[in-house]
Amino acid sequence: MTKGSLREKVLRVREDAIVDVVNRLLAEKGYEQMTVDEIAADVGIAKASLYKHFASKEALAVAAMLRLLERAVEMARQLDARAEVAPVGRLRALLRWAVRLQLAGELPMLPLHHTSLHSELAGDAACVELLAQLTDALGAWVLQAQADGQVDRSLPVELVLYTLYARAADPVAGLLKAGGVHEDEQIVEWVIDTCFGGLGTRPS
Amino acid sequence: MTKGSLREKVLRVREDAIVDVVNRLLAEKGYEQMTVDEIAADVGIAKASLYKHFASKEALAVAAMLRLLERAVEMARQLDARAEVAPVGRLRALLRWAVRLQLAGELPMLPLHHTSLHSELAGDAACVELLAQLTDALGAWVLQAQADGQVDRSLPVELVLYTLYARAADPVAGLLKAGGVHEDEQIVEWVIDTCFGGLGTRPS
DNA sequence: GTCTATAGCCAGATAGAC
DNA sequence: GTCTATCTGGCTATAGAC
Repeated sequence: MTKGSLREKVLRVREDAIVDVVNRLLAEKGYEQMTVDEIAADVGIAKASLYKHFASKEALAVAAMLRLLERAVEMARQLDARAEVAPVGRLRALLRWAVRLQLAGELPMLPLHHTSLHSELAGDAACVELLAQLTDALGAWVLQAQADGQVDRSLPVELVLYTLYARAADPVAGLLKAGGVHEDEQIVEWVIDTCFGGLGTRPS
Repeated sequence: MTKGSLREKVLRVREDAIVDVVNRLLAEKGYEQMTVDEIAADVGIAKASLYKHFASKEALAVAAMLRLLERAVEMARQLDARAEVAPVGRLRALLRWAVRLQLAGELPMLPLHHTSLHSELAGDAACVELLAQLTDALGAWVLQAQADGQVDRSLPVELVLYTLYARAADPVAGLLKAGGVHEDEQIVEWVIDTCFGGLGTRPS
């Protein structure tokens, strides 16, 4: 980043603030219910100014997902450096990070079947690259965990990965939080434990 | 139903056809992506005619959920009559029914955080009543399964129920089906087994 | 790059004839 | 109750002055 002129730094900060708002709104109400007017109002700028930074509402959503992926890959990198943590422990740690994010209202969520949005994401090279990195890292952990006997060997790796991604956005966490009875950390541990251990009784 | 005149029967059949289409579209593309124009076109009637049967798009969605609940309660009733099936087996059977429905493209899905839709559902007495019945039946099974040592006693009943509802709509099933590699029945069993047994290795 | 004002479009809902 | 034609509101996106 040798182009760190003041002007560009201010731009980055502004765009970061925008993505912050998009991130929060995507977590709160989802893509369709989020309006560009609301984003602009929350950021505190005019709607037209938003479009000077991002070409479309879809581009805004992509930016939010991109930042999420960057952070997830960074988390995975840090966990890879900790040799004392077993592969299954790394999987649990990454899921824990994501569920905490969700409960904090900071996990952006997109509709799974929105075709034009899906194309936009698939067309973004950075997104595709980061997702590939994340999948590679997690896939390796799953294989090791299966070799260790910590994850069921009969399950295909893709099933395990899909399940982990799905549990990161598990509605169960939000429903329990909405109940207001339990502590956030208790909810997080339940989601993780039932993901890896299931609902059934296991030998303690 | 003493009012079974021919005229009313025709009406019921027509409305059933409408709900069929709504059901399929809700399963395919979700509430927001489903348009009233598309519903009318698929049913083969004019949009204005739809509004003679249902007051709004939200009312259409409620009708679809109502029918789903009716069928779920009926399934629960049938399972309750089968004394030879253990409580945990009943829970698994009901989940199996729902996941099969999802893979067949017949499980209507609504956005969890859509406030006006949520009010509409909560305001429908029949919906509330059926959901209460279903929750009572499933709650009793969970308690029995916990007493049997088949479901973890440390988990609150609400967590188990939320998890079961969430797994019925688990995106993992659809993602695996989209992969095209595995048979539907294999996917169903994986979803159920990982729901109750988790991803981890268990003593076979 | 920021704003105000507005274009353009789409989807939910309705009017009114038959 | 069904239709065609239309209204209406809200939302994405843009024009154009500063």
